[in-house]
Amino acid sequence: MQNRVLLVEDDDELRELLSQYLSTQGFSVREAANGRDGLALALAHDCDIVVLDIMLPDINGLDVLRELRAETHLPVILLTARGDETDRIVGFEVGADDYIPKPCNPRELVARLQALLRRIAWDQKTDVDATRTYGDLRVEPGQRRIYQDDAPLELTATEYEVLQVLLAHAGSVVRKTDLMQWALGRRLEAYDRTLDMHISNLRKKLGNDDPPRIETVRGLGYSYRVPAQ
Amino acid sequence: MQNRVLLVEDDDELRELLSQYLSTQGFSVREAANGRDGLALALAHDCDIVVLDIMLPDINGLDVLRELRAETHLPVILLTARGDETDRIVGFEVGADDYIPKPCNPRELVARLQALLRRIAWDQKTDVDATRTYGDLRVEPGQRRIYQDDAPLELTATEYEVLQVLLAHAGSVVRKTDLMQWALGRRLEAYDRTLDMHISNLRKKLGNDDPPRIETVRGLGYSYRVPAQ
DNA sequence: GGCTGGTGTAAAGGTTCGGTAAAGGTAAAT
DNA sequence: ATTTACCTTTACCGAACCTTTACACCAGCC
Repeated sequence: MQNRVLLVEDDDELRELLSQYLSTQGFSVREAANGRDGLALALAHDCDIVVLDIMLPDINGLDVLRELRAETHLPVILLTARGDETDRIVGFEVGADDYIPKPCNPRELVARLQALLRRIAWDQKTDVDATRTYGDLRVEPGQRRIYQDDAPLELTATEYEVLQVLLAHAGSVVRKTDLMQWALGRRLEAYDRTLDMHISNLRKKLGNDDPPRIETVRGLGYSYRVPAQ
Repeated sequence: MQNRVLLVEDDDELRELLSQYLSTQGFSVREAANGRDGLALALAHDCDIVVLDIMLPDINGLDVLRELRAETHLPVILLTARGDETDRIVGFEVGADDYIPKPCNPRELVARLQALLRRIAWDQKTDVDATRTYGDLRVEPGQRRIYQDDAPLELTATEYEVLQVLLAHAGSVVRKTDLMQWALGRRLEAYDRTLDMHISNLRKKLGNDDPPRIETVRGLGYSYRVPAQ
């Protein structure tokens, strides 16, 4: 089943060129030479994705996009003469999915079209987050919970992050500075004991085993001991 | 609550610069200076979106992406110094969602990040027309009504949307920002308590059980508790 | 031994976040 | 114009929880 592209471009020559190339790449192409026709076709649900030039004879491409977005989330790639970068920021703000400066390489256009269509296909399949298991611990990213022997651990947001990072690197040492950056999202400053406290609380909640699940590597960081299977 | 970006970039100066800018733009940033750490963090589902440099000291960025794609459909934006066109085609083929050549304008990076996250939010907004049942609740999309034990709940339009979205993701956490986008159709701004109010009203109408049907996941969002089977 | 620097942790402190009552605003219905 | 229903904003409060402080401990070193 081939995807249907709506090409809204007033330059006949360029439109022809792109249309032909897209056809050879397995797309079915609809064409419009002005904003009014393009908008009508897009709203008619007659295509899967829109390639929209900004400079059009009648309605500005950005206005076409605005009207389109009032109705639908149809994917749109903007096309424009190279230049103003605020122009492209505006394009994204109005609801464009991508933005290609002219003169555009047809191969790149196809690559971006496919990337966008692929993204939509992935999203609509509702990616189920992979649950990962480490001995008696099970991480459920969807629920943002970690289970120990099927009983959920009552972790705070930060504790979840810390344990999660340690588990992701299970068996190897995670340096304090990295753990801080990855789990807390900030730099480790001198005399900051925050991380130590979270580790302490985590150990308590995990049950203070001996040897401890979270090993201290003095002067370096921490490491989650992989339990023997 | 805010979106978490994983920034994989070996150039300390650039990474710092981007990290700071992204923070001011409301993202929470995780950093990795090499491919190995980046891959581990990405696989640990520790972020919502990845910004990945291609040139890395240990593993090539494209290989990181390949390994990542074997596991997940996490959105990835590639970053590279090379302007080579075939290079960027390969990037898309391997599974990148977007591609920004260096030197990159931070504002454009943010615009593209937001465009991609918005696309995902749109796509994942499950709008099923089928009747769905969750324990004693039954969603009738045709009537835009939800029944509790065959008695219709007296919900307002917005309350219906909110509960419908929570039910569609029953058992897993729906972030406030997504819930806002999916149910209210707009972005969650700072100090906006609208959503909290709708949740509060919904809990009242559902009967203030203990444990509550709509669980609060502090700092993140809400989750409809799956009825025990 | 005494010293030093890193770590464990209880307790106190302070901040952020979420619940909710009530007031305000808006748009449709009467 | 008035009422009604509803969405949103404001304001206050309490709880959750991150961070700091303080002190104890331990390891290694002289």
